[in-house]
Order: sequence, then structure tokens, then C-alpha cells
Amino acid sequence: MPTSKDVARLAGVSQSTVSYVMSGRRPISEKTRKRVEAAMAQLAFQPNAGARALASRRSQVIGLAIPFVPDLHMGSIMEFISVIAATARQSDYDILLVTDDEGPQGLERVVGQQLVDGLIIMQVEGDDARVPVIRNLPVPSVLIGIPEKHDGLECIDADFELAGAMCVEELAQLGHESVILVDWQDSVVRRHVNYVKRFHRGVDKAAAAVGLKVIHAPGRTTIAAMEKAVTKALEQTNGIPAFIAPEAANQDLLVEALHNLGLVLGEDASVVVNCSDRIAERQRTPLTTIGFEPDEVSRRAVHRIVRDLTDPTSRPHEALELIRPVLKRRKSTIRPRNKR
Amino acid sequence: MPTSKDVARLAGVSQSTVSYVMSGRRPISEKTRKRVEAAMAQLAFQPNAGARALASRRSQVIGLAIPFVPDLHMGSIMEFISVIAATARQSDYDILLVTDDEGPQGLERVVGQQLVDGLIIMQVEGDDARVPVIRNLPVPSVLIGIPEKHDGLECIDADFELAGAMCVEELAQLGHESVILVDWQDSVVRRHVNYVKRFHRGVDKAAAAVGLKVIHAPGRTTIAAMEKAVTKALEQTNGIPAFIAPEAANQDLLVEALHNLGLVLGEDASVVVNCSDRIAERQRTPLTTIGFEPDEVSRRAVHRIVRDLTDPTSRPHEALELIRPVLKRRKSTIRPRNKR
DNA sequence: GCGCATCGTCGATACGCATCGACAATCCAA
DNA sequence: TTGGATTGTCGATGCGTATCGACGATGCGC
Repeated sequence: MPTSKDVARLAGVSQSTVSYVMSGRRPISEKTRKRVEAAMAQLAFQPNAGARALASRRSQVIGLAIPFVPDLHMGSIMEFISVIAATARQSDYDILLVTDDEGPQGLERVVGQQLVDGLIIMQVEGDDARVPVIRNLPVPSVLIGIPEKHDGLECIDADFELAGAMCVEELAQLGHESVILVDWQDSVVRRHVNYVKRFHRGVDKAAAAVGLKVIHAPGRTTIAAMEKAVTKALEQTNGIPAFIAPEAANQDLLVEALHNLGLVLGEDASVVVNCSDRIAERQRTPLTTIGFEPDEVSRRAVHRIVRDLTDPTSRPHEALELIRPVLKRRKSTIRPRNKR
Repeated sequence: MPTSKDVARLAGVSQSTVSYVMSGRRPISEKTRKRVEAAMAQLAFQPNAGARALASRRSQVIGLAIPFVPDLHMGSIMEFISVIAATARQSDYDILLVTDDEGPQGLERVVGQQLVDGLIIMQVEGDDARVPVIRNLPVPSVLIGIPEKHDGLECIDADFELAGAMCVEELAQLGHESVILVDWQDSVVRRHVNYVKRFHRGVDKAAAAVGLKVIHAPGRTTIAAMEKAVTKALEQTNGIPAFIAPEAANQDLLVEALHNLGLVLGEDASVVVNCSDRIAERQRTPLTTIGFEPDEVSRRAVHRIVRDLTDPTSRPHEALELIRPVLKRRKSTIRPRNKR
């Protein structure tokens, strides 16, 4: 592997000049720069990451703490990871994975070894064991999700409360007088993930504001169970029912359960679910969706950590950034009056 | 951050002794080692990764090339990634992500910068643009998936051919005289992913061997379409039908389609699908599954690359390692004779 | 035409660890 | 008792880059 010294020799300059060509931290004449760049290209030079990290005290690597997820919707996690990795590259950072089975000490390790310059913590829960750890770390972190105590922390998440409110307001505006909230799966609810609470709060507040009744249906993991739950909820409704299903893993179950019960979406029922546009559009009835914008959340998280790392004066600045959800009207909602 | 020099000073030894305590590459007296270890603990010393990489010329990091996946089953990809990262840690390696949007040059970059000591390439397709690149890389790679030309490469994958055969043999042994093969989604088939071919080959060979008829049903992405496809396939069958659905993303669609058509699994139809045990067991009828053992594939891939990195004499050794699938009999299959 | 600031480059050094050669101390066999 | 092997430790050096101080060259205002 060629080194910067080899490049320097070939270009007839000193090694430090090569370094300055790369970093741009000192002016270099056009002519010299061209020569150096030609030499680099000729040798296919790539700077050695270890040496660079040692000398500059920055690794250009961001640690990504990924959740341990038996029952979480794995597809969406994967989406976060890809987007985070791709976005990081655009700012010349790489992503190193930190899994949960090392425990919170995994974070201390990668930081202690100076493997990473900063951290992105995914799927932060209300009372997350990783939070006290990162508070004592000498590098910046950005959390995806919002812990109970988030003073002094940088958190990013979808605005679940607003999402809940948006769903309710949309349905209320159409003329529905009650909504059935199809909840997250028990395993998620039991974990006290706080976005569940936030979504509920948004729903409840908005419902109270517009005088709309909220019926809770538990999240289920099979179609049969979902049918049962839906049927039960329907007993408490009259007129055309309106459903809100914020958990992505529930979306297909709800849609199918309603179909099996003989309800045509957009005619006999209004439904707002959370799923990707691609999925929403290839349904029998294209679905009106509330999107939590995971890509946007991921991108913002990366931008934040990059800024922290690039511009040290920007830290420490507590900040809670909520990404506005997007409601996309398709064909699965209807004005109840229109149907007799 | 404390350095090994600080540790040495505190322990009253030289820095090189500290290094030898860590690596064990020279004998150190019990007494000295204890002192050094105490000093390390007291200072919470962690060796600097950059310095270590620079001096030792190995980063203890493995690059993981993850697929770009709009229509692939994202959940299973996530499973691979977690297991790979966790397994790597057990051998003291970390995982650095390499996404596809840098293209194959991303691989050249991380290797060129000596960020990684080796590579694991996920989701390798028959004719994969990354393959020619890694052939010219000066570090070992392990592929998950099998490209057309795999001479001199280390590949690991589930034994899809055997899986196909196992499904057919199981159903034949139960007494079925034909099977309906519910295919992967068009988008996957069109990509010429070669595990699809391998599975088909296994099915066809085994079917020929036992004189069993194979009916192909295309993979679909909605329940409605799946019902249609299944209905059409059923027209070519008589007696109790048997289904094989190797694509994880199809599993719930098939099950629901059959349910909607009024077929009770394990009574009116036999079904073998590919999905996780957890999912298989919480169905109306617990499903008989053919499992491709993604965890095992992941672990083997890590072990292989680690061995390549640890024991240089082991390379280069072409090797194609096929992981035996696991058929788990549950309640969704039935001897056709038993029902009238 | 002079002094001074700016530009462009170089040499030297530091970063923290691994490793090699050297060497003192200890042990065992002859 | 001596020679050689073995054990345990140290000092010195190198890994490849970033950065600082220095310095000659150039441009500018007066």
C-alpha cells in the first residue's frame, strides 16, 4: 500500500505538503496541488485510517447502537440503518455497529478505544440503561427516541403526539364521531416504550378537543386475533367506523381482518395506518397513511452528530427535535355521511 | 485518556511490558502481570484503536457489505446483521457497515484505507458486481450467497437445493402426489438471484425422483393476488393440495389466502413455509417450516473470516459451505389419505 | 526601493502501540 | 563449576499521518 511519503516522493514535494493538499488547511499553489493529485491518482493512494486517527485524534467513524429486537418491526430498523450509513458517508463518516449484547459497556468500549468520534443510539426507550452511560462519555451522542429524563441530551424522533392528533383531526374532519385505536402489540406496550404514550396522548387530546370518542382495541399478532379484537371494538361503534393503526406490524393484519369481516375500506370503514408508501399503494384499496418518516429521522440524526463533531462550539446544546409526520390521503378514508 | 505509558509508569514497568501483558506474545512473570493489570484497571485503560492498528497493521474490524433492499425481506437482513455483529465481537472484532450506494468502490475504499481486515459480503447474487472487485482485494472475504463463478472464493449459504428436496420428500412421504410451489416475488425472481434457481432445482430433482408433479404458482405481494394465484394452481390439482412457500415474505399471504379460500391447514391442505419458529408457532395452525438457518449462516460466515484473519496459512482456500436447512414438522401438513 | 504581510513549502515532531534486539537473571545438565 | 538454554524485562524504533514553527519567495503600499 502506498503511503503519503510515496506520493510526496513521486510528486517531488514533502510529505507534509501532501497532507496539506488533502486537508486544505494551508494554501497550496495550483501547480503543486495538481502534481500531488496526479501522484495520488497514479499510486491509487488511500490514507491509512489508523495513522490518520492517531495523528488527528478523530476516527471519522460514528458508532451506531442498534437495538436487540425479537418482536420489534425489524424491517423498519433495517431502513434506519441503511439510511444512517448512507447519510454518514456523505459527510465522510463510516458507521460501526454496537450491538446490545455487549450491554451499555459496549458504548464505553468503542469510545474508550477511540474507535468512534460519536454515537447514534437507536430505539431509545423511556428508561434506557444506555442513557446514564452516554451522559458520562466524552463524545457527543444523538438519541433516536426520547427517554424520560432528557435534559442535556440531543434527541430526535418522530412527533408521535402530533401524529396521533393528525389522525384524529383528519377523521374528525371527515365527519367521524368516534375512532378505534388499534394499539401496538402487547410486547411493545408492556415495555413502556414512550412513543406509544406520546401517540396516545396526541389522540386523546385531539379527540377531547373535537369531542370525539376513542375506542381502544389491543394490538394482535395474528389475523384471527385481530378479527376478534376488531369485532369487539365495532360493537361499541355505530355508523361507519374509523380505525387508526399506528404500528407498522399491524397494518396488514388490520386490513385483512376488516376485509374478512366484509368491510370495504373507503366505503364501509375509514382506516389510517402506518406503513411505507410502497406498501400502501399496492393494496386492494390504497391506504391513507400516517408516516413517521424514518428516513428523515435518520438523516437528521446523522446531520446532528456530524455537526457536533465538526463544529465543537455547537455543543453541548440540549435539543429535542421532533420530525413532523406526514399524512397521505389515499382511498381508505371516507366521509361517513356519504354512505347510507 | 490514559495511554499504555501511563499504565507502565503506574505499574513501575516499561511500556513494552504493558504491551506484552496485553498481547501475551512474551512470557511475563505472574507478579508483574498482576501489577500491570491492577494499573490498567485503576486507570480504566483502553488501548487506542488507531495506534494499535497503525503499529500492528490490523484494525480488528470486519467490513460488512449490506444489500440495498427495497423489496427484499428486510426483517431477515436485520437478523443477519445482528448475529454477525454479535458473533464478531466474540472474537474481538467489530463490524463496519459498507452500503451499496457507494458501489463496489466502497469495498476498495475501506480496504484501501485499512479500515477493515476483511469483508463479509451479504446477499451475493448470481452475477454480482462486487465479486470481481473483491477478487482483487488484498484481504480475505467471505460471501453469503453463491455467485455463478465462485472458483477461489469462500462462500456460505443455506443449502437451498437440499431445502427444496427436503420439502418435496416430506410431502411425498406423506402421500401427496403433486405439490404447488409458491414462488418468490417477481422482483426477486427477475433479479436472477441464484438461490431461487437452486431451490427450484432441488424441488424438481426430488419430484422427478419420487414421481411427483410440480405446479408453479407465482409469488404475489397482496392477499388478493395470492388468492387468485392459488386458485389457479388448485385447478390443476385433485385431492388434498400441498404447498411449498420458500419466501418468507410470502408466508402470511399464502396462509391467509388459503384461509380465505376456506382451506384449513393440516386438514384440507398441507403447507410447508419458510418463516421463523416464533411466527410459525403463533398461527391458527402451527406451521411446518423449512428453515434456512440465517443465524447459523451468519455465525459460520464470521467464523470463517475470523479464521482467515487469525491463521493466514488457512488461505487461500476456496470453499463452498452449505448450511443444512431444518424442517420442523408442526400441524400444517397432513397425510392426504387420512381425509376423505 | 524599503519594510511588511501573505503565500507556499519544508523539516521535525508527536500521536500510542507493537515488536525486535539486547541483556540480566535464573535454571539445568554435564 | 561452567556453558548454554530459558525466562523476564527494557530501550529503541517504526507504523503513516497531522500539525507546528520556520523560512524563502512574492506582492503590496508608501
